[in-house]
Amino acid sequence: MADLSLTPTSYLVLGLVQMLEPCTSYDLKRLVGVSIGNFWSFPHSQLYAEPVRLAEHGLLSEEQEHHGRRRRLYRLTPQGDAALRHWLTVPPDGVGELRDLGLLKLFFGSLAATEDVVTIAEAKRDLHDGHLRALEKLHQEVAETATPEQLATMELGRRWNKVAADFWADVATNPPGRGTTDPAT
Amino acid sequence: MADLSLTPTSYLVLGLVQMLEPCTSYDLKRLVGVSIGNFWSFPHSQLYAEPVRLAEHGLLSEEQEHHGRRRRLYRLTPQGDAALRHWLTVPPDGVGELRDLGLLKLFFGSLAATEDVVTIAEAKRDLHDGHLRALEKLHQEVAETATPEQLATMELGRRWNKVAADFWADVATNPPGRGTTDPAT
DNA sequence: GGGTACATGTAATCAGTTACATGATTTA
DNA sequence: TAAATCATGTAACTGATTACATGTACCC
Repeated sequence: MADLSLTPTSYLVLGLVQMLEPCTSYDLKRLVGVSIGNFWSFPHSQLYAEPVRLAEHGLLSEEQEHHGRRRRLYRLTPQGDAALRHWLTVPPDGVGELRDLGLLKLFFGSLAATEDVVTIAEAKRDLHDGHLRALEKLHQEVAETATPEQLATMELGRRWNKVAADFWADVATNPPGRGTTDPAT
Repeated sequence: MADLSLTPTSYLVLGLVQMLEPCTSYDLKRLVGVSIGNFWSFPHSQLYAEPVRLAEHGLLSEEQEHHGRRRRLYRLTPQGDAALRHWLTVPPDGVGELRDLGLLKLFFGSLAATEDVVTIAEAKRDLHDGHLRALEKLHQEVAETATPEQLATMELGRRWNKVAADFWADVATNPPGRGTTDPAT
């Protein structure tokens, strides 16, 4: 166990390799696209760079073609497997942040015109709605092949996008602080 | 308008300065702590570094003490104000990602022992519960002083933490794929 | 008057992104 | 065989984090 600091990305790669091994970076990319990418995305270049790092530290084994595309084939080493399994036993110590640009804009919304706030809210509502549908479609497609844990993560994604879509719909029809909350009084 | 690429952090700083001006980096830090920090956090060093960058490009004005702590006092320039207001009119083009470590671990949960999944779920449930309470307390404290838009962002934070807490509670009592879903059949 | 907590900043490092570049395969 | 698309990689840059370092005020 070398003293290499593993980032979340590292474990993500270790986990994906475990699911697919032996596999290439492109295999990882495809799997990310239909699974983790829905709640944790990053450019493909990292899926090429990170395995190299992990292999240098003995957590993955690397086998490179000598001809043609010279692509690299990865497998978990026993050390990599151990690191992954150990990581899975440690409870996380914080809650993930929303880091949502729309939310940031809403926070400063008192500076903006009402129509701009409404436009933003409508855009966000539609985006979350779209994601919601995409997730539901995906859920059906992989219901047979995915693990129950993977289906569970999709379920949280579903609930979150539902909550967000509803929230932004609220904001769009009833912008905060614009005095249209109760026309009666 | 110089051709400087502004990151979300840049706008965040511009917005905060707008709320507090004139202000020091430490003022920003305190405000972040009780507001945006709840859904978009970063180390204090950025709140010292970013205003310097913005001042170099003419979006903030900087006034440094010559004695004592030599601290810097920032204000929005007309350009900074314009940049902020323009940004607020552009709808965001994506949904923020969850990027939650717990969710990542759950995704790979089929590799872990049931008890580890349960431990993680319980930890997450408690963390989100704690956040939920903290947000509710904060909401009461600032209900009079915050803008309606700011209160709205807290409301989304509330709903999200509620959904997440419920989800993880589900997982804890009923780990996916462990066959305890319906004891009857 | 020494310790502890608050306040302010900078230097060094690095993960992650952007951009570039080219190889292979299909299709028209 | 040209064009488009899929696949594979690397180089360069930089925002963000980590770590360090010190100044000021308050408290016992």
